[in-house]
Amino acid sequence: EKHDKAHSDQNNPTANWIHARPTRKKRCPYTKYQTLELEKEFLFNMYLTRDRRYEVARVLNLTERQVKIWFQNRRMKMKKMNKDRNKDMQ
Amino acid sequence: VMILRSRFLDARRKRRNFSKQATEILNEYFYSHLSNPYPSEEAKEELAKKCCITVSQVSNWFGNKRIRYKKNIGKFQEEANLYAAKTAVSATN
DNA sequence: AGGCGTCGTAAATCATAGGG
DNA sequence: CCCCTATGATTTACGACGCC
Repeated sequence: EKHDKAHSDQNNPTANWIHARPTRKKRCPYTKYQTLELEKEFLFNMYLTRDRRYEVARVLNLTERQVKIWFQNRRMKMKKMNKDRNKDMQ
Repeated sequence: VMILRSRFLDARRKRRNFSKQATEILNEYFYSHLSNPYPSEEAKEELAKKCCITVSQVSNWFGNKRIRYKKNIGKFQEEANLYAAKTAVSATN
């Protein structure tokens, strides 16, 4: 997010807000089974213990990092859903 | 109760395209900030209000616009010129 | 230092709206 | 109707930064 430093070349339309993180893992959609199991685990508790994370990753054939990030994203999703709901209902 | 609950759970996929005026406002902002098309939270709130959409929808719109513009600048050239001309005209008024 | 937290985003993908 | 593409929303994966 802290892209474009001093830059300049402001009149150049081909702007430089183009980050292209060189070595990023391509997004890989999870299977229905993986998502369902992750959701069940999230229902059980929104925050993982280290042991739980290891176990979930092993069973679903994901890395611990993927599971950690999935939970982080899931918490953000929940927060957004709550916000939208409160805003919509008066 | 369940009806109300389900209304919010699946209402999202029932999207509607934004109004012509809303798209106009968003494009005006995008092309007049082309060197850094990242509206602040405050700017997003103002755009949301003017467009009658949520802040999340404004964020989605800019996310989609930035990536799609970047992926094919040529395709948006005509649109870019149109809004550049429009802001130039309003600047002279 | 190191690990996990949130926040904002990129990029890919999904689902459908809408126009020929 | 039936495609087909444009468009809005959602899903993975990080970088930046925070706190303990």
